[in-house]
Amino acid sequence: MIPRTIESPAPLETRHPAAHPQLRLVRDITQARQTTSLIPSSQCANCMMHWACIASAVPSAQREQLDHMVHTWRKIARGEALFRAGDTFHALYAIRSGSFKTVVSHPNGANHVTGFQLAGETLGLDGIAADRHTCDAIALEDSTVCSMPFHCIEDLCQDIRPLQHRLHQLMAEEIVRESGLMLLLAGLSAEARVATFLLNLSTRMQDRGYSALSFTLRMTREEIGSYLGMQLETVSRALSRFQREGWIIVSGKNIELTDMAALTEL
Amino acid sequence: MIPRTIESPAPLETRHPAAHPQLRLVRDITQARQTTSLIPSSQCANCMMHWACIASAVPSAQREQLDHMVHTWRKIARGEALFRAGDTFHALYAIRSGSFKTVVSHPNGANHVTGFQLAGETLGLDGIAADRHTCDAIALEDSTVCSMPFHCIEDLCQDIRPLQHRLHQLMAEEIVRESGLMLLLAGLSAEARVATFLLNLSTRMQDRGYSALSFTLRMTREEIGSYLGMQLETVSRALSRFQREGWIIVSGKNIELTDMAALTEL
DNA sequence: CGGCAGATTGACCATAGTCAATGGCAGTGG
DNA sequence: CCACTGCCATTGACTATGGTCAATCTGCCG
Repeated sequence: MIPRTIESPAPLETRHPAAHPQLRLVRDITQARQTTSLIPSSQCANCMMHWACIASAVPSAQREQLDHMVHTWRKIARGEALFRAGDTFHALYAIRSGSFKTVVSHPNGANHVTGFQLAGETLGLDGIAADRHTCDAIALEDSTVCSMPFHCIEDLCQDIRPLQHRLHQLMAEEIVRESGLMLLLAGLSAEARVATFLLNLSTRMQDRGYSALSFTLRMTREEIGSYLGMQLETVSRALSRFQREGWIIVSGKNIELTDMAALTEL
Repeated sequence: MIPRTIESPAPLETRHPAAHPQLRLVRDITQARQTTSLIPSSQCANCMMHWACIASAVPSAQREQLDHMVHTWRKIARGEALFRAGDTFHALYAIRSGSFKTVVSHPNGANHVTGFQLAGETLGLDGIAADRHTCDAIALEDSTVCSMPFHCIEDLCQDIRPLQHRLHQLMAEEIVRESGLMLLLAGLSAEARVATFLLNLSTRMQDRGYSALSFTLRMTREEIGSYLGMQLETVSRALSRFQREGWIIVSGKNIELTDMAALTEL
C-alpha cells in the first residue's frame, strides 16, 4: 500500500478499489438490489464485508438460514441514530458501509464516546445485557447496516456451532478492546493517547484494504477528545505537535502518517 | 441492614450470617467435601453463590449435566494468580469465595487494574476472544473458584437455551460495565471517581448480604488508584477529604459510609 | 520487638483544562 | 456562482487539578 496525498477526500468505499477487485461490482449489485427490493438467496456471501462479519462463521451449507435471518438493511444518514440508550433491544447490526460512534450519557448530562465502529464491525452487543440498549449509536457518515434479530441469532447458534463460537469471540473481543482502552485512558499521557488512537485507526483501515498511512477522520476533534478522555483543544495541540515534529501531516480531517515508529514509542 | 462499626475485620464469609441463615451450614458442608474429596451430585444447587452464578440458568432437571461440567474447585492463596496473561484459555471461573483483581500489562511495563471481582462473579471471559488470556487474575485474599471448561459450557449451551442466553447476558454485562468505567475514567474528577467506586462496592456488598454502609476494602490504595486511573496519593487524599467532610469514616481498610447522598452528587 | 509494606500528609511542579480570540471550510440560499 | 453563516479547528494565555518526591506514621507479621 503506497502512501498518497489526498486532494479531495473520496468516500470510503471508493478509495482503494484495487485492493478489492470485486468491490465495485458488489457495490453495484447491492445498489440494484436495494432499489428493486429484490432479495437474492445469498446476499451475505457477496457482501464485501463478509470477511469481518459475524456471518462468516456460517458454513456455506447453511447459507439459506443465514440469509433468512438477515432480513433487512437500513440506511442511516449522517448524524442519525441507529439506536438510542433506552431503546428495547431487538437485533445486532453489522455495518455494511460507513461508520458510527457509540455514546453513553451520564445522569449529570455529560456524555462520552465509547467507541468508533467501521464497516464490518458489529453494533448493539450492549443491549444483550438487559434487553435494552445502554448507548446511542450515531452514524458519522451516511451508512448502511444489516440487522440480525438476536433471537434468530440465538436460534441459529443452536444449529451452527461455529456461529455460536464466533458470537462468543465477538463479544469477548469487545471486552478485551475495552480493557485495552481503559489502560489507555488511565495510564498514558494525552499525546500518547492520541498517537495510539491514530495507530489503531491505521491498522483498521489497512484491514479494510485502505492505506495504513493516509486516511480520513470521520469524527470531529471533540469526539476524539471525548473518546480519549481529554478536551478537543488538547487533541488539536497533540496533532499540531506531531506535525511540527514531522511525524504526521494534518490537513483538516485528512491524516498522513510519516513516522509511525515515532508515534509508537510515545 | 444496620450500619455497624468493625472492631476486627472478620473474613467476608462470616460477616453477616443472619442475612443467609443457611450460610454457615453450607460452608461447613463444602469444607467437609474438600477435605474428603467427596463430590456429591448437586454441589451447585447448594452453593451459596448460586443466585449470582452463571449456573443458575440451568433448570433443575439438568442439574446432573451441570455438576458433571463443574468438575473442579481450586483454592487460590492471597497474591496467587488464577491465570496469567498469555495462558491458554480453558475455562471460565465462578468465584465461590474471596475476591480477585484483574490486571493488564502494557508493553512499556506499566500495568493497570481493570476490575475487582467478588464472590459470585465470573472470571476468564477475556480468554474467549483469542483462546488465550489477556490479563492476570490475582486473588486479593484466600479464595476458592469453580472451574467450568469452556467447551463444556458451549456444549451445554446447545442443550440448554437459558444457559446460552445467560452466558450472552454475562458477557454483555461485562461490556456495559467496562463502558461505564470508561465514562468514569474519562469524564469525572479524581474525587468523583473515588466516590463512585465506593458506592459501587457498597451495592455489590449489599447484593451479597453484607452491610451496604460498612465494609472492608480487600485492595490497596495503589490498586484502587490503578483501577481509577490516578495515583495512590490522590486516592488517599480523596478518602481523607471525604472523612473531613463527614461523609465516610476511614480506618485503614475499613470504610463506613455515613452520607451516601453527598458521595452520589459529587 | 523489629522490620516492612502500606498509608498519610505536605510542598512543589507539570500537564492538561478553561476561556477567549481568530481562522478556515462546507453547506445553504440568494 | 458567490456570499453568508455556522460549525469546526487552531492557537495563546492563564489556571487548577492531580502527579511527583519526600518525610513520617501505622499496623501487621514474623
